[in-house]
Formats: sequence, structure tokens, C-alpha cells
Amino acid sequence: MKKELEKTYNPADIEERTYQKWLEKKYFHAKVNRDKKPFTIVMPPPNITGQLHMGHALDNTLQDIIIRMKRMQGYESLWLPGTDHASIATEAKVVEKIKEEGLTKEDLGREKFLDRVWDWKKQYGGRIVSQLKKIGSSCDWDRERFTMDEGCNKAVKEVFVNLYNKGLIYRGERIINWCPKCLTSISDAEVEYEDQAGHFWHLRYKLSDGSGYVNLATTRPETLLGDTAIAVNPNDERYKDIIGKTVILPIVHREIPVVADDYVEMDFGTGVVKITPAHDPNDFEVGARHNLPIINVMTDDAKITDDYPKYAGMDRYEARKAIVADLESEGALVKVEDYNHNVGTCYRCGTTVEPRVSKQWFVKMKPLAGPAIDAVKKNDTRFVPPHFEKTYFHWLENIRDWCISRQLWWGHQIPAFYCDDCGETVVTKENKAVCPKCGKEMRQDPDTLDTWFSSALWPFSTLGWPDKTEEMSYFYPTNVLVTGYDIIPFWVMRMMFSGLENTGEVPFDTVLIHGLVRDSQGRKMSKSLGNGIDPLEVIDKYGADALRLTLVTGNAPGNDMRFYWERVEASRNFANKVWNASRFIMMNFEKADAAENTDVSLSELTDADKWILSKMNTLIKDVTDNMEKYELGVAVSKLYDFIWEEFCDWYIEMVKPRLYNEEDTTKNAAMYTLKTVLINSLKLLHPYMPFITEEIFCNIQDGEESIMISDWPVYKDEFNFAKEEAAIETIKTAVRNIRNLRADMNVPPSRKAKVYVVSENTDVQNIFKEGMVFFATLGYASEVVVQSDKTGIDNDAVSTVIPDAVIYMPFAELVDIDKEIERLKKEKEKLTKELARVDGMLKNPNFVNKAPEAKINEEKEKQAKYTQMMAQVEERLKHFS
RNA sequence: GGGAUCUUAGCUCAGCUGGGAGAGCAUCUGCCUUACAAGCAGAGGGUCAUAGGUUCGAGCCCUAUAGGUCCCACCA
Repeated sequence: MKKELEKTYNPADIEERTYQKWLEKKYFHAKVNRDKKPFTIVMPPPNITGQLHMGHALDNTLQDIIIRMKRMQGYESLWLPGTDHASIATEAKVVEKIKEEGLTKEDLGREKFLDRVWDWKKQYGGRIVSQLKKIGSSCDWDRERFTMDEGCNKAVKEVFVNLYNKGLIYRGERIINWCPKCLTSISDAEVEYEDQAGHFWHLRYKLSDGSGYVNLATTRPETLLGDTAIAVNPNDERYKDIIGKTVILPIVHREIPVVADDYVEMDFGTGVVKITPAHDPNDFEVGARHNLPIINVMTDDAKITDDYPKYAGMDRYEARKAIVADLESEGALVKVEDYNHNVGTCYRCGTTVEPRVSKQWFVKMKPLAGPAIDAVKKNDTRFVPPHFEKTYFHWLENIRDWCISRQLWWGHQIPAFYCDDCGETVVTKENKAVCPKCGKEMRQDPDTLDTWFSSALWPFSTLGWPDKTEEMSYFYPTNVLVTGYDIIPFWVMRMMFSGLENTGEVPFDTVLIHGLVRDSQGRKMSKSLGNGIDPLEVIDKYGADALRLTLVTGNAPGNDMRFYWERVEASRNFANKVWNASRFIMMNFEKADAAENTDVSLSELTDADKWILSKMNTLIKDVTDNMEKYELGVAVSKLYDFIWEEFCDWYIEMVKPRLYNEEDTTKNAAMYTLKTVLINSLKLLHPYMPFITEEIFCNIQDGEESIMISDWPVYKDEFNFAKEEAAIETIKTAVRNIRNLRADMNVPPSRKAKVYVVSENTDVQNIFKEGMVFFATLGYASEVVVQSDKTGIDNDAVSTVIPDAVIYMPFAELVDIDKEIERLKKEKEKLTKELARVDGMLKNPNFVNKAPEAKINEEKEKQAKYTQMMAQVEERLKHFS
């Protein structure tokens, strides 16, 4: 035993110093060690632009809990950290920054701009990393990676070339989602739809042959400039005769055909749709089916092109107004309705995306999706909780090709080269290419890859792939991936098919899904609402352990949770409880230093010692089981209850008289038990609350240098004491009943009472004779008498019935007969109800015939117990009536 | 339109493969008992959304209904 602990737990100074110690000792570092089984978690890399938020705190706490347990269980445990280059977000940040200097990307040029981004990364990219350390993350920082480092770049090129050679990556002119603010294409998954109030403009088109007009409606009149047809349903009787005719497009006065296509819904609007293949994905497909021309009417930043001088340079919304006005003056506008519709927005900046036809690179998804679906169907990878595999299947089964090229500079440049002379394309891992046809030096595609392309390779690129490294063969496939359900389509899915395609194996055997941390009103935490809670603020106020505990208690995997300061307070209180229990134990060790480290044989243990050791033994088993099933919340609540209730409120209270009594001969046994239970509890708790457990462990256990590298507790048969457990539970019931009686009668603790225990059962008598001392300390008894009948007990004494015994307390002047009768009646009522239930079951022939025998016996025992207690209660009642 | 998920104490949520309804906070009562008032001892509070079904037995399994949340698709 070293030094005395402070009266309350103060996390601030302890956390910093403890984390430093762990780092110095290299406890987080994992090596290839063929003598041990590996356990691997690869951290979802936070964006370098990011600041730690509650989502990160939750995600990393879960990972840390798992990896710390596995490390203690003796696995070679690797938690590999890293950060993501976040192309759009980072590029936007740096563009913003150079704007302050009056510069644009183009002013600087690609190379200099990228230098600036790397500078930015150097300066701010580590911020999130140091924040991760604050919550106690035990990752192997020696292996920290970055999605744009050399190794990742090598992996990216390898994959790109492989997929290209297999025909799974292709370049094509397609309609894609374009963000006019970020000035890049984005993938389908990166578009977020939101309901927006808009209008429905009803227009009138004149048939070219002068035979009449056709009415149609649109939410985007400005795209009319690019219309190349109108369409009707082939089965629509109303329009049968105009199919194949042409109409005059208003304003533009272009002659465009009327085509028939199943895509058009007869029941919606007028049943006629204008077709703009260049600016609507559905129209694009209609256009493809009917060989319609594609007319792009907008520039990169969503302004009308110079092809339409009247509107040139106007952005889409200005142009809309101008065109609507012109339609009206031309007499082509029939009416305007209010209309709500879903609009796609860029998930990064919120700008309305503009569907646009352009030449991009795509990954052909169908052939890759199949194996990814099968792997989960075969349970090679399983989801926790399992129902998220449905989300996963849903996405993969309906997947479309993945647009992977981005018109950005920050990212992995596409390893494709073009010949400006002959148009030849070469895809290669080399940094240069010469045209195989005309020998000319080729120009590399200026675009970069979707950030998620490199993230998809993260579980193996970080382990050295494509090289055949030791790490790769030892740590891969990884064990568990921890992430939020919102990331399944972006990332989990893509890692799955990338892993299978490139390594032939699933990248992880388990996907542990968690929910979102919301504010106290259930809203998503967001910058715009200003309702976010900074985890670092929580750590400052209450400590990292309290934050971690708050994030994992009372929450089932995959469910969202609400953040309440009150919950953090409760966690902090628990930390303090653990602290003080430890303090109590250490104080007693100091007093009795001779007793310290004395080996105690099992025969010296009292019933109370055996009871708590037995409980602890069960706890070890349960907590380990729950944790291995990733039921982290369930596990920690069992721990919490055990430590607070069983250990602190019962065992420590029971053991006090032994510690305070100089003569007591079982003191060693008590000390041994206190220490054993405390150490084991601390170990089980360590993954959840690493700092406080380390601090206490190191103070109490001078031999070992860290709880982090100590052994995980295991269940031991010799600590299984069923009989003693039952005995102490009987004592606890009796004590609780006595306290109840006293509280009912408002007897202050200062007023002690003589307690009689009457039982005919000698086993029960012995239990109470052994446990007499507990009645004095826990039940405020002045004297305890155990006897087999009521001799010498005042008949008016208050009483309480427990199985096989009646407890009497003579409080002559305090007894309120009416109250006593009321209480007994309540007890009777309760027993009557229980008996009715048990009797009902046992009288039911179906139950007796069909229920398992163990269950029937259990009910029979209860029946006997309740019947016996009922008789006692009735006898007491008879006396008073 | 399709799918997922939720509905349990005043509030926020647990409840693992079906076998006597739980926690934290809040409320009420009594305690500064030499580890802890960030504490101790007690109390009250629930037709487990509704209606059926399966079962000896349902908060848990099945079906339908209502309400909430989320995801996907989308009618131009």
C-alpha cells in the first residue's frame, strides 16, 4: 500500500499523467507474435478537418472497451488508428483560407495548392488525434496511418488498375450528381434528399401541325432550354394520336418530338412530361431509349451557358424567374400551383445538386455486390445487432454503379493517362505513361478519386497490402468494425466488397453498429442548431471515465441515445463510489499492515466472505460473456450493481465489525476478501473506466505496474459457494425486513431494539446464530436471541415473517396495533397473490405435463415456502384480532 | 410507394435464447452511522401502444391496427 487517496476522485490531473505513462510504456503497441492469438480493430478514420464530437467519443469508447478487454485476455491486440483526407471538406477549407489572401486554386496551380493543403494538414490534422487521446483511446499510435499516405496510395493504384483490367472500372458519359458549389461530381450515396416548398408550372406546348396544344407541368421550367422531347404513356388513350408528332418548344421555338414511354405515369399531372436528358436522371434514360439529343444548358456553377444569350450567366434560379416571365408573355404559362417536392442536396455543403451529363469514372457494382451479399448470408461477417444486415442487403441489392471521379485536386489522382493526339487511354500504377500507339507522353487524368475509394481499402491498406507483409498475414482479417448505422452504405458495404475482391477474405468478422448521440430533446446534434455538446467539455468537468460510462450505459447496440448532464453526474458519482470503497479498503490495510499479503486458506473464510466471492465469481462469468457478445451496456450495468449494492452497501458494511474489533480472528480473511473482490472488480471495470481503475490498482497493488496489462479475471470453481450464498441472502432478507419494520414505525437509528428470531429449523437457526453480528450493525439490534419457540417474547411485539422464521421486535410503547394489523394484512395479501399464481400453475395439468421438470420443482418449492409463511402471518393476525 | 425500427414508472431508457416487471434521474420519508451527503436506509409509482393468435405459460414469438422516428425510391 502506498499513499492515501484524496477524499473525492479528481480526474483531471490523474488522466493526463496516466495516459502519458501508458504511452511511455508502449502498452498500446502490438507486434506480430505467433505465440498469441491476434485481435484487431481498425479505427474508422476521422476526417482531418474534424473536431471530436459525441459520435467520435461513443465510437472510440466502444472500440477502446473491446480492445482493452481483449488485451487483458491475452490476445495480441491491435487497435490501428488513422485519419481520413476528406477530399471535399479539406479542399473547401483550404480554398476558403487562400481566398482570404485573394487567391484561387487556379492562381496557385495544382502543385502549389496541394503544398498548401499538406501544410494545412500538418497544422490542423493532428487536432482530432490529440482529442482522441483525451478519452483514453488505447490505440497503437506507432501504426497511425493516413488515407493519403504512400502506402494507401499504393493500395489505391493497385486496386484501380486491377478493377480496370477486369473491366470493373470504366469511364463513361453518364448523368451524375453535380454540386455547383463544390464543383465536383458526387456519388448517389452522397446526395441527401429534403422536402422543399416549390411550384408546379403548367405549360402549354403547340403542336407543330397546328392541330392543337398539349399541356404539361414542371417544377423546373428553366431546364426547358435543354428539352429534346415530350413524353406520354403509350397506353394513354388521350394522347395516342399525337405520338410521333412534334411540338414547338416555347421560348426556344425548337421543334421536338412526342415520344411514348412507360416511365410516364398517366395519373400524375396531365400525363405529359417534358424530357431534359441533360438535367434529369429519368429523362436521361428516356432520352437514351429514344435516341434523343442531349443538350447541356448549364455551366459548372449552374449558370445558363452562352448558347442562350438572353439568359446566359444567370444562375438557375434567376433564369427560372426570367423564363417563367417570358413564358407568361408568350402565353405558354397556363397556371402555377404550390407544390412540395424532394430536392437532392450535397451532403457536404447542402447546395441543391444539379444532375448533369458528364464523363466520369465508375465502378461496376453488380459483380462486386454479389460476393458481399453472400459473405453476410453465409455469416462470414455478422452484424450486431443482426437486423442491420437488412439495411446492408437492401443497399447492395439495389445498387447502381459508383461514380468515383471527383473534380478536385486533393485526393488520390486517378491513375489513368490520355494521349492528346490519338485519344488512347492507359491505366497504370506508374507515375508516367507513354502512348503505346504514337509514343507521345501522355497526360494524367486531372481528377481525383472519391474519398471513400481509399477508405474502402482501409482494413488492409493499413496493414501493408498489396505487399505480403507479416502484419497482413497475422492481423488480417480484422475482428470487429465499430461504426454508426449511418455509415453502412458509405463505408461498411464498400469495405466488404473491396476486401473480398482484393484479399479474397471478408475484412472483419463482426460489424458492431451503434446509434447517434442526440441532445436531451432527441434532436441530432448539429452546428446549425448549436445544440452540440463538446466531449472535451464533459471530460473537463467530470472526467473521461464518467463520459465513457455515460456513453455505454443503458443503451442497446444500434439504438440512438440522448445526452443528459444528469447521466454524466450519475457516472461521476459511481466513479466516486469506487474511489471511496478503495480508499476504505486501503485505509484498513494500513492499519493492519501485518495482515497484508497473508495467504488465507479457504477454510478461514466466513460465510459473508464466501458469499461475496461467490457472487464475484458469477459476475466474472456474466460480464465476460456479455462483453464477448458485445453487450457492453448489459455487462457494465451488472458490474455497477455488483460494486455499488453487493460489495459496497452489503459486504463492506458486513465486514466493518470484524475490522474494527481488535480481537477478531477472521480479520485476515476479511482483508483478503476485500482485496480480491476489489481487484477483480477493478479489472472488469477497467475497459470502461481506464483511468480511475489504473490509479487505484497502482496504489493498492504495489507489485504490478499497470492494470492494463494484468490478466482478465476468470471464473474459478473453488469460489463457487452455493450454501454460503444462500445463507447470507437469508440474512439480507431478514435485515431488510427489520429495516422496513423500523422505517414503518419511524424508529430512529439511535434507538436500538432487541431482536428475536424464532425458527424450528436448526439450519436456519444456525444461519442466524452465525449472522447475529449483522443484526447489530445493519439492523440496529441491541441484542439478538435465536430460539425455537416464542418463550419470553411479548405477544404484542411487532413481527415480520421470512421463510422458515419469524422475527420479533418488542417496542412496547411504540407499537401501534392498527398499523401492525395493516402491515400484516398487506403481507398476507402479497402472499395470497403469489400463492394463487403458484397454485394455479401447479393445478394446471397442462403445466405439470408439459413444463420442464426443473421449472415444476421450482414452483413446488415456492409453494411450500409461501404456504409456511402464510401460516405464520395468519397466526400473527389472529393474535391481534 | 418500399423497407427498418420504436411504443415498458413522471422523464430517459435496459430487459440476452418465452417461466414471478428493472435501472438512472425525479418525487416522498428518515438519517452528518469514523470510505463516500457525489452518501446511507426506506417508500410510492407500470392493463409492458391496441386487438387478435401461437403456447401449459407472452413485455419477449406471429398477424393486424394506431402513433412516432429513420432509411431508400420517387410523380416530371
